[in-house]
Amino acid sequence: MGRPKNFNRMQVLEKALPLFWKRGYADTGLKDIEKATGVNKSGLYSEFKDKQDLYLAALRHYVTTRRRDTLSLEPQGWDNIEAYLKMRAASKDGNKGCFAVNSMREADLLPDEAQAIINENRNALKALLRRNIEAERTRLPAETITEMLSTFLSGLSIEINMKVGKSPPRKVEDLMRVLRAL
Amino acid sequence: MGRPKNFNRMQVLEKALPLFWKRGYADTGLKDIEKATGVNKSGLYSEFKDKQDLYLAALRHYVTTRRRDTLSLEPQGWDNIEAYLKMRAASKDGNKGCFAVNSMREADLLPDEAQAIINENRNALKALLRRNIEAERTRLPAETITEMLSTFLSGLSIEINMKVGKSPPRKVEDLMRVLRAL
DNA sequence: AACATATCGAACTATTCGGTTCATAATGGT
DNA sequence: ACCATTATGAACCGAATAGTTCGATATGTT
Repeated sequence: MGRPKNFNRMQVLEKALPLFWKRGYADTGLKDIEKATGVNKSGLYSEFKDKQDLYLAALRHYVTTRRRDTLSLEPQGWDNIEAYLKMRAASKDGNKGCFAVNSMREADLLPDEAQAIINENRNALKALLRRNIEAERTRLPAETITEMLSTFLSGLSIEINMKVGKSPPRKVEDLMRVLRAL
Repeated sequence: MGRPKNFNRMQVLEKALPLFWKRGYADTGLKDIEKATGVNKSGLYSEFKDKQDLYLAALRHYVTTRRRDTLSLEPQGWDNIEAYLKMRAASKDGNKGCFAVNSMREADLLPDEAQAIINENRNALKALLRRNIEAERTRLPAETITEMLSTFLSGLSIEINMKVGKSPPRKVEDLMRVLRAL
């Protein structure tokens, strides 16, 4: 029944993702994607409509595969949040920060669908954070704290791109002191 | 004594800045800069070494011209910070967020000098913020709060690029409630 | 063996890119 | 009038861009 394909969509996305992650949409060329994925341009075009389609697919793949297990652990509370933040602050692989946050920078040269994906993802994260916050005794409304924390996280993700400045883990420690004081 | 030049460096930077601000380094072409500044490519290259040099000059110009008067008003305190944040949250002109924060995204494809500029600027801002925080009675160290606030600001700047989500002014209000509770 | 599918590289188009050079015109002061 | 300085636009370069097509080849199933 014909020759079987030896790459699947997910493998390609998995390898193309770090490129877009590190260099953004505008500065990532098809040549780079070819090299990184090992798939010929012809093959890429057989799977994706064009570069934008590929980027969107990578973004979609990113938001659907990121694990946030730590935020679902019981008991809910600050410790979960701290663990999650520290995990985020330590760029495990070469990828720094959050791909979705990085994408915000290029939001207005990307299709609206990109913004929709980013927001959906952000809201899901906020919901998880909020549950953990609500489990704690706080003087301020969980909504307020969640909103602050979410924006802080965006800041953390973007600042990770810098070489200097206070280290992300230290920033997280500072933030946790703030949170526990609320 | 020869024909006088009818553009000066600062005017050019003033007009090129919004381009880099909105679309970033990689996605801004010399063609765009020509059109925006009204200065011929030849003229640009007589004033700047290359595109990167122009970008650096724009970044330098940005950080040296941004006014932060509100943070220096007496008496120092939360009100100053709130006024400053609200000013930042309301993108007065077409420019959204902070150019320096946007630049972080492209940090590793820019010369190290760019990072140096951004950091210097960031430290200056932190110092101003900190003075206002120290003027208040807080339970947490001013250093801790400053660090948190600074990262929050980065987040705010990057999230402004999004169309949806909670409006920046609302986010600022949430943050101020947090700050005043510290 | 016959057939169906997939892979790959190459070729191709048309455009744009950053960057350089130069000749010409414009505009001032002396 | 002469000269110095600047502005301008066009030509040009080599390289790279996104995107498309096609044919040769490989690899499976039946």
